[in-house]
Amino acid sequence: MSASGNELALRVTVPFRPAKTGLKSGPPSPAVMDDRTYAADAESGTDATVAGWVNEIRDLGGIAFLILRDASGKIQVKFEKDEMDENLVETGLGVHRESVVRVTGRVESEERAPTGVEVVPDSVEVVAEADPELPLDPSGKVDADLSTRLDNRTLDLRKGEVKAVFEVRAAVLRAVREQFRELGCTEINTPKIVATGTEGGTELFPVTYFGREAFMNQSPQLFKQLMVGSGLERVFEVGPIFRAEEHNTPRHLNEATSIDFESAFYDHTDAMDACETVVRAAYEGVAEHCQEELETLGYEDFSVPEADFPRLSYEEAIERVNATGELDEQLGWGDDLSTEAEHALGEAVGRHYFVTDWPSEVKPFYIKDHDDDPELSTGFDLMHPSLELVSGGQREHRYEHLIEGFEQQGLEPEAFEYYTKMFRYGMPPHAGWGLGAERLVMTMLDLGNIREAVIFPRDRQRLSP
RNA sequence: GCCCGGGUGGUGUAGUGGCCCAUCAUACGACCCUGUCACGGUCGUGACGCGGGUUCAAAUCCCGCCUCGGGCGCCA
Repeated sequence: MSASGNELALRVTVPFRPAKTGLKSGPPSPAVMDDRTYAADAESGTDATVAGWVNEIRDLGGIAFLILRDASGKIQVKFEKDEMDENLVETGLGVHRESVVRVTGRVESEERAPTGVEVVPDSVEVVAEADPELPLDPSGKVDADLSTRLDNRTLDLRKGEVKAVFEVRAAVLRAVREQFRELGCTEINTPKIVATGTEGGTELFPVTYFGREAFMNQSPQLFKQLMVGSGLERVFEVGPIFRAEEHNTPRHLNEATSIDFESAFYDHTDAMDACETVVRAAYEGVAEHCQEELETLGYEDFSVPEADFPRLSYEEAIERVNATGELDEQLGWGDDLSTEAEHALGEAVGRHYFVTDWPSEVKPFYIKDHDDDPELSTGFDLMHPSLELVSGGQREHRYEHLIEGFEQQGLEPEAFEYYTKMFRYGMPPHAGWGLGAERLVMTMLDLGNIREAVIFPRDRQRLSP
């Protein structure tokens, strides 16, 4: 569409799609519904136009109710058959569930109505008819498998308790952003199409970039580190990460959202402080802004985790796991914490906790070792009792040590020259971490499957919708 | 990637060799009902993932494929 004049002409000459049964008082309505009132805002004693989805029709014989649902809630429309226009009744009660309708009428106070008010319609217009056979039931009377729900996510999100998850997710991201701003961070966006991986090339999705080999980024790690040496010093990013691992679990995604933080002149303990602050801020934001959603989700006692998350060294963590006696075999120094070990430890600690001072050999090259013990790294993880949420640490900022680290892990420093080069021009000591947004939401709301925290999840099998 | 368990009307399920031309709920269609709020009532339509095999007989047992979920590994 080129000239705005043409668009305007089109708008006035193309009539609004007429309702199926044609009943409508007055001229065709404009496509833009300026005069619309949300269900929750309908005040008794006023004339209003409400528009939304037909949640349900309850026909009791002489009287019938159409429950209309929009983003704000539900409102009841009353049809008294003997006292109303026959066509009006036929249109209003002949519509299928989940059709989009627009109802204009008088809003009246009525004690017997679910919300205390109901609409007595003057006109009903079917804006978009829904097929009578729905692939799932948005009114929630019958359950649907997660797979069915994800195939029909639009309808799934008409359910209050599903919608609530994503309102909570949005509140988490909002709170996190605000907290980062409090911490003096600048929000950045790093490339998602990259030439090399973060730690190697095995678990990346390859893409073709104008005939060259490229990959979807696995983490903003190296790019955010470069920014601590820039004029920005302290940065954060909320963005997608892509992992080509063929894992098949309720806690992994092939496309996830990473909340990343990195700051110049921070050591790993400063980074853990920031991490705890941000995670708690997310809970606070949800507690503050999502009372209704939490109620919908059945949380009566949602609480912000207490401050001062315990910090267990790797060595202490192993000792505590072994002390639980839950594992068949005792863990030894250098062993990774298995899922079983994480669960045993989570149960023993009973709250969020950090695991610090990991053996250097299990952490990637960019994590700095302790100055007084090269066998120990400054890497840390933040654990929810049931799941790992965060991985972080102080970074190796010394050029020679960094190059050495590459070689020790069998990586070719040349492929990462864009990164290593900048360490020759004044890279301050720095630290940071990455937090899985979906895992945060999942653990916060105790969701059984991480896919429930993503609108359109990407997993081993699922590529659409 | 390895291991385990599933796939039955639109949706969610019962049914482990004959009792099944398949149960129940919900949805859908028809009818009844003037205050429902998971409205109620009567009647009706509608399904065994695909292919092969075993058997007198298969939703049920076996094989292959497709597909879904869970456990593990790895990680956020």
